[in-house]
Amino acid sequence: MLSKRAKYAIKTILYLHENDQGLPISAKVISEKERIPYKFLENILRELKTHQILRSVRGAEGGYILAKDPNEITIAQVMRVIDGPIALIPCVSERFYESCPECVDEETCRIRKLFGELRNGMLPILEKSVVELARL
Amino acid sequence: MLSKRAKYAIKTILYLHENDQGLPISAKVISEKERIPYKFLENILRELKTHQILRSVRGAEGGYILAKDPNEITIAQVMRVIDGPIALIPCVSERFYESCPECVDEETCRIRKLFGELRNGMLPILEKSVVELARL
DNA sequence: TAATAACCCTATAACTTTTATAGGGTATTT
DNA sequence: AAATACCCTATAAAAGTTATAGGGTTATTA
Repeated sequence: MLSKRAKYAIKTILYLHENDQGLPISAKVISEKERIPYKFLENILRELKTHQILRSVRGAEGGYILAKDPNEITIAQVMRVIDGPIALIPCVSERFYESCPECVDEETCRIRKLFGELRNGMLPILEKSVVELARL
Repeated sequence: MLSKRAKYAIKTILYLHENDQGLPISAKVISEKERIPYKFLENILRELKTHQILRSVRGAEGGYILAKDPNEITIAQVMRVIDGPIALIPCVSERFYESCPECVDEETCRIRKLFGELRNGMLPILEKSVVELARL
């Protein structure tokens, strides 16, 4: 399941993209418009900033803005930052690889093969950019 | 993420299929061979039985056996029984549908569209039968 | 330059889900 | 009748999710 954090994160970048006028948008506005608890949102925003998906502008009239071309920001990136691996088991994850404690031979594990296929099927769908998401 | 319950369940049906000699296999044997905590496994077995994926034979020399043609048992079925929906958000689930509490208009929700596509991409991969899984 | 708006950070609490474990009961075979 | 194995409920330990609290820092603008 997608966590609420991740859902809020996706809503946030989509909102920032669709309301982009070159000016930052405050956490308060995002919180109200997208109905995300303010303090919870702050936490998510910081994480997106740390990973260079957003950048922030401090002071009055400050806020958040996409850190790069929205064509370069994908849903998969956002999900990885917030929830971790796209893959449903860690032994087939590219960026969050972990071996299964009980696994005897990873190369011949059929479950691994199946969920590897699954990951490979999921990825292209989730690699849509914010721009593409906005057009769905 | 796939739960351990679901992983154990998949391992169980794969084990039962590959060691099928027309005789039931005891929970104890499955537990030892697949290294699944016995009491935890019992719980999973009961759930698979309730949903007609396995049937059980009581008494000495009893145990569990696949309830139907292994070509008819899919990984998606097992996952649904144990973990619930395949979809990553409930509003695009076929069998476990739930609306999102905060959603204003489901028809125009882009997140819903994206995760609908994702579900549709995942399903054919997870609809492999136990027989197909064994051959991977 | 003071007030204000907005970001920044750590800790922790409430809640839910996952992962078991305990302890006994019931049915069937040998 | 004893042994084997399934059946069932309750509960606990651990982990993860979803926030909330409370204060600190930075920058703008009146």
